[in-house]
Amino acid sequence: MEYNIIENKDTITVKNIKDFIPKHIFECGQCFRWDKQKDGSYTGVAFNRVINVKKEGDDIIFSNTNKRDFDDIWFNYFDLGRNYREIKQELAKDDILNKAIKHGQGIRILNQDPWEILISFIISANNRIPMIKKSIKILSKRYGEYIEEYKGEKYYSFPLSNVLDDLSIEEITNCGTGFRAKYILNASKIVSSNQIDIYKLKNLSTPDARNQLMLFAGIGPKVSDCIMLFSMNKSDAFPIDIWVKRVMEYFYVDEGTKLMDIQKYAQEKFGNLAGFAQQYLFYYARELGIGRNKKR
DNA sequence: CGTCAGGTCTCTA
DNA sequence: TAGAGACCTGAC
Repeated sequence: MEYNIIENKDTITVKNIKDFIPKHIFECGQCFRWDKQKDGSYTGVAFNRVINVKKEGDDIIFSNTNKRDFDDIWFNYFDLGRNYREIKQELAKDDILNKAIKHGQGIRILNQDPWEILISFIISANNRIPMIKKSIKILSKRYGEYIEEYKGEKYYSFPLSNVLDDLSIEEITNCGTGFRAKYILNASKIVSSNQIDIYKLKNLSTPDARNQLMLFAGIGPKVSDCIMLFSMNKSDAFPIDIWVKRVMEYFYVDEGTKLMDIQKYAQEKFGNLAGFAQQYLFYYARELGIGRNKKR
C-alpha cells in the first residue's frame, strides 16, 4: 500500500485515503480509549502517545504526532499496510456482507497492545461499552503514567502488569471493574511473572493461542477471540458476542444454534477473513439494532 | 424497583 | 457435558 503523505508541524496528512473512516474504526467495538471530540475528530491514547485523528474530505489528518511516530507506531496501529479494498471485494461476494460492508466501509482492525487488550476485554465481559471505557480510564489515571495534556485533558498510559499485580482486589474493584477485579489481578500476576508470555502468542496457531488465553480466569471463547483479533493479528478469529450471535441467527443460522457451531460455520464460510467479516457484521447489527427486542 | 448489558464461572443432573 | 443461575455496576 502506498500513500501520499504530507508532513507539517505536529501533523501528518494522508491524502486521498480509501477505506479509512474514523467513526467506523473507533465505534466498531475494538477499542476503548478513543473519544469523539466536538469537531467530529477522535482523540485517543495508545503506546504512550496521545493522537488526534480527523477526516477531512478524502484525507485523514493525524495531529499531535510526527513522521517518525507515524512510521514507527501509527502505520502499523492503523493497519495501513493492509489492502482493505481487496478484503471487501472478496467478502462482498456474500449478499449479506455486501450490505453490511456498505454500512461500515471504513472499518479497519487496529493492531493494539496485547496486554492492554487482554485486560480491556476481561473488563468487557457482561458489561457495557461506556462502563468499560470508564473503568479503563480510571485504572489508567490511577496506576498508569502521565503522558501529557492535550486540548485541556490529561492523558495516562495503560498501567503495566507489574504495577497492577501489587494492588489489592479492592483497589481494582474501586476502579469500577466489579466482579472482574479478581480476574484482572490474577492476569496481572501471570503476565508480570512471565508465566504466560502473551507477546509470543501471535506466533502460535489460532487454536493454540486461544487455548493459552483460555487459561486465564475470566477469559472464555469470546474474549480470547477479541484479544487475538485486536492485538495478535489473527484475522481468522471470529468473536461471537450477543450482537454477532443475533446477526448470525438473523441471516445465516437457525435460532438457538450453539456458539461453537456458529463459530464453525463462520470459520468455514469466511476462513482467514472471518475477523473482518465479524467487524462488518457487528457494526451492521448495531447500526440496525438487529434482534434488539428479541429475547435471548 | 426490576431489567439488562461486548460473557464466564460454578454448580447440578 | 450441557444447561441454568449468579455476578459488580449503573442507566433506564
